[in-house]
Amino acid sequence: MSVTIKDVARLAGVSVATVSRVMNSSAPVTETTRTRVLAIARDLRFVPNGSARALSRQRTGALGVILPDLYGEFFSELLRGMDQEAQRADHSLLVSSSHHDARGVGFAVRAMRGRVDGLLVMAPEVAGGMVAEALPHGLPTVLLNGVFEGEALHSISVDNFGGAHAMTRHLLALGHRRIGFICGAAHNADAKARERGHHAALREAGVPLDRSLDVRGDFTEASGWRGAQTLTSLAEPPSVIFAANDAMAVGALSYLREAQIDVPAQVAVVGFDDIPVARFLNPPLTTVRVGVAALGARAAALLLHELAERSPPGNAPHRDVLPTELVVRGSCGAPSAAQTPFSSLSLPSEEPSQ
Amino acid sequence: MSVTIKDVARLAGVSVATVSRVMNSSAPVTETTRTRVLAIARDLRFVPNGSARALSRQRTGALGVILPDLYGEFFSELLRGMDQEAQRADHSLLVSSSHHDARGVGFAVRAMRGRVDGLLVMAPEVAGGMVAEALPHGLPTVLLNGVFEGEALHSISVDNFGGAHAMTRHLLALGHRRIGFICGAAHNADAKARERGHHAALREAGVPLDRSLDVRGDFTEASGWRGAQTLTSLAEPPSVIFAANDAMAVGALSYLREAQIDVPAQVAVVGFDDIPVARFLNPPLTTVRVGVAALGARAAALLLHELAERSPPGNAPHRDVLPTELVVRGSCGAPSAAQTPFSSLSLPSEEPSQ
DNA sequence: GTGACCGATGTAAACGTTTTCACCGCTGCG
DNA sequence: CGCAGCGGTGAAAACGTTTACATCGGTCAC
Repeated sequence: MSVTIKDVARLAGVSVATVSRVMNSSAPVTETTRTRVLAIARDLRFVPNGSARALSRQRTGALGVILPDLYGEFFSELLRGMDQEAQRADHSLLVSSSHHDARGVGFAVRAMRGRVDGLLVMAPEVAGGMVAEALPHGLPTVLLNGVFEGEALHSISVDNFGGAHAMTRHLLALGHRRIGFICGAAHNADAKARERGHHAALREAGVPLDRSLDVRGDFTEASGWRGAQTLTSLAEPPSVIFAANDAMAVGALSYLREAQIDVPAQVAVVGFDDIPVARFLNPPLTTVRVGVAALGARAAALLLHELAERSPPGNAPHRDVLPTELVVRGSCGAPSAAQTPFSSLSLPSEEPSQ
Repeated sequence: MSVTIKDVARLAGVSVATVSRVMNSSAPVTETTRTRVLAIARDLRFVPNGSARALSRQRTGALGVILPDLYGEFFSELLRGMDQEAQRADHSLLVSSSHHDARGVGFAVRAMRGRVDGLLVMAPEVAGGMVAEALPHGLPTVLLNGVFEGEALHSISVDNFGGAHAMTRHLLALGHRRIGFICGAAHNADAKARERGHHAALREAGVPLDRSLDVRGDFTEASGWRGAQTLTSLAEPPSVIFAANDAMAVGALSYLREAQIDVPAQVAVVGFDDIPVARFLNPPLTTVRVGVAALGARAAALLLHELAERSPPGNAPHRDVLPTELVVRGSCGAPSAAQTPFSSLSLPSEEPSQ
């Protein structure tokens, strides 16, 4: 079918070993044979077969990525960070998404055995234990924003609690006392941590909890839209809406505009994640910077490092928690709110094209 | 190191062939040996090695995806569509991005040889010929939004010309005569086609071209921001800004809000792509629906079909052009503008989570 | 002058599957 | 009764690489 190393060897009058050495510069070869082999390889358009290569050396040059979903800027940023880091180590990404429950994740994990050198797993609705169980033995894995229970897996996550805590303190400092909160999905670990951070800050400030101010969402724009509708229809509506992620804040802003409720004058809105579009919203969204791309990059880097070292496999699992940062823009009504998307922050330096 | 089919065979007291048959149900096996093998495989947590499997059958079960970038909702939607379609055929996606020029694409293509069954290549800044040249012989490939010159590659693209043409006609019908246009990058094929469609509609309407109304962008929010700034500072500013993609429209909206220029009263804004966030913008963005996810899905489906058939390899290349659709929302100032993001359109039916 | 080492090459054994072929014992048909 | 066909199995040959080991001239040091 397609041209193999044997074809090249035959035409160049050398053994396959020599061709291999030329292609990988893995051992000295005379200059003359080197150029001859190279010329023939080029003529034949020979490209080594990845599967065979992976089988022979015990390395595939790919990282498996397992995600719950691909919808929205959050995941695209995450992937971007991972890809960037992987590429610098000459690896590529084998992506598989739409794995919410333990069964789905297990299936995806198995499908990747022997096709990747390591795994990056994001499964905020699945306990870490379930993931560890599905894992083929000895496959290096980094868990992103997972639920931990003393698992021996590397993991890296975001300081959801701290970020939400800081945001709520900020809102309290601005004088808000009734804060509407649009949560994420019930079983989502990120969502729960953000809710806890919010509640903790309220408690510490002595503000009584009002359960009617907490409405459930699912991290989609649509659920943010509905959440804002619910909250503003309350007999005693909140003076600010804190959406547990930016996508829901986008939805909330959309509803409020529609209902002709001025933001931030009548009700303020804040989000969480700082996805790229946040600073361009109208008004620019006050949010908690997570550095989604950085999160992905960090996870990939950690995995690649582990692969490079191949240190005592059972050594202490790395457990990183990335700090978050409050980003104050116009939507919360703070007087100091930055005026232009370019003022306080540099824009992404990449040069996107479509 | 890790457990192989031989281990299972040995412990089950059968040959590797039988184990293989059990795992793949590729041939009849006695029920008793079947259950025994299965039990042992489970105990040992045996998972067949993907590379070996791929080498043996000549099929990897993966689709290669080569993209210029990963920044923004456009690509996340594209990937989502591809992944959806691939998954239904039990395939996964090997993704590699940041390949703008011919050299980068060639490199990425080579890196995938033998690791994927086919290729989905999006390279709007690279001529189709360059891509075809880099391709290992016989690797089925679908080109997305490419530049064609009679290449024998399957390709699928969006009716950029028609979409832009329809949008400009819409704007003309609304009474606009001075239309500011923020283009995409100079060498980008999509960008050029959209610009041509816009100009053609102007010409047909007898509106003289004013080159000062065309400013160059690069499909990023930042360039849209700057474009709006340039256009509104003209001695004779336009009454509407047509951004060649939604990301730039987002940037433009952000600038206009900042400059306290009312949209659509003082200047209208329209975009292109209809990325998910468009309907949630403030005001909701009038744009051209491309169905980005559908584009990705269609491309993947085409590739998978080709793989399943394995028809006469050199048969006529498929060349699809996806229709576009004008989506009128509030940002263009049309009286009939839809009032809620939910009114005319169903929301994405997926259930994202983070 | 001889042994040691080195550069350049070839041979062949991995790597972990799938799959062809062959074989064995049946059953059923002519 | 002979033989075709079939269910069930194993041995071994692919699949296309990499790499350990062997070989063979040389050159250099002693």
